[in-house]
Amino acid sequence: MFDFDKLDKLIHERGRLGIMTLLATRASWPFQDLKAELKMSDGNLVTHLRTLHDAGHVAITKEVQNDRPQTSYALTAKGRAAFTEYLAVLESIVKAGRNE
Amino acid sequence: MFDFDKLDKLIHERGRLGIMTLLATRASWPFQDLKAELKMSDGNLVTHLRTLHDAGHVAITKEVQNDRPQTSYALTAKGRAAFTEYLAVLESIVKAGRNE
DNA sequence: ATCTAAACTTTGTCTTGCAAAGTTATACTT
DNA sequence: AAGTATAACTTTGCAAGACAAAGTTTAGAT
Repeated sequence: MFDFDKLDKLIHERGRLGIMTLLATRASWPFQDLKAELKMSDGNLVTHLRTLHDAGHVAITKEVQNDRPQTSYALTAKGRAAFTEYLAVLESIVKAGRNE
Repeated sequence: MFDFDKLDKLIHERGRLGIMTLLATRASWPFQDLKAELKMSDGNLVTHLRTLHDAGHVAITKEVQNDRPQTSYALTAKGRAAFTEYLAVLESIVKAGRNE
């Protein structure tokens, strides 16, 4: 009936789902903005981002803005594709849950 | 922007999300049917069901069908409400993820 | 009494999230 | 150059939780 294995575990975890959702809404997110929005500790956030990066879902850009180092994160094409697929599963769950 | 804390951890975990989704589609599910559908081990399934039961989300009914003991599970009113709320969060994520 | 299947419990392992503290990197100030 | 400040990252350790496997209990059938 449902293939819950399709619920990509990498994306499904709450912290990373938050990251992926935010990244999907803008072309690029500075680390500090993600941190403020998600209220995660530095270490936790960096680790999740690295996990997503290692999976090829997130691109990392380092530059200097206003005389401060700034690292920004963005979805890769692969990341966007994976997220889109993940969202399709979510949608089918929402529909099923509402008996549609 | 998003309140990811609202993503009820109890429901969000893959195994239990599967259970809740199935329970939402029918009035009642026998243990064996859940097991077949979700392909979980007895122990794992029972544990998740007990967790949901302890949270007041799932009701348990024991009877005998065809000369075999049969335990059936159903959403409680509280469980349905919690799941509905959870689905609303999912839906907002889907929308955000698609830039709607 | 024994068999069988359903349902449940126990046990142990392994993963993973997470925070706290420490480290490195970069740029500014004195 | 030395010190300061902030960003970003790493390390460490712990705690929670998923999960499977094996063992236990229950209840009816033979």
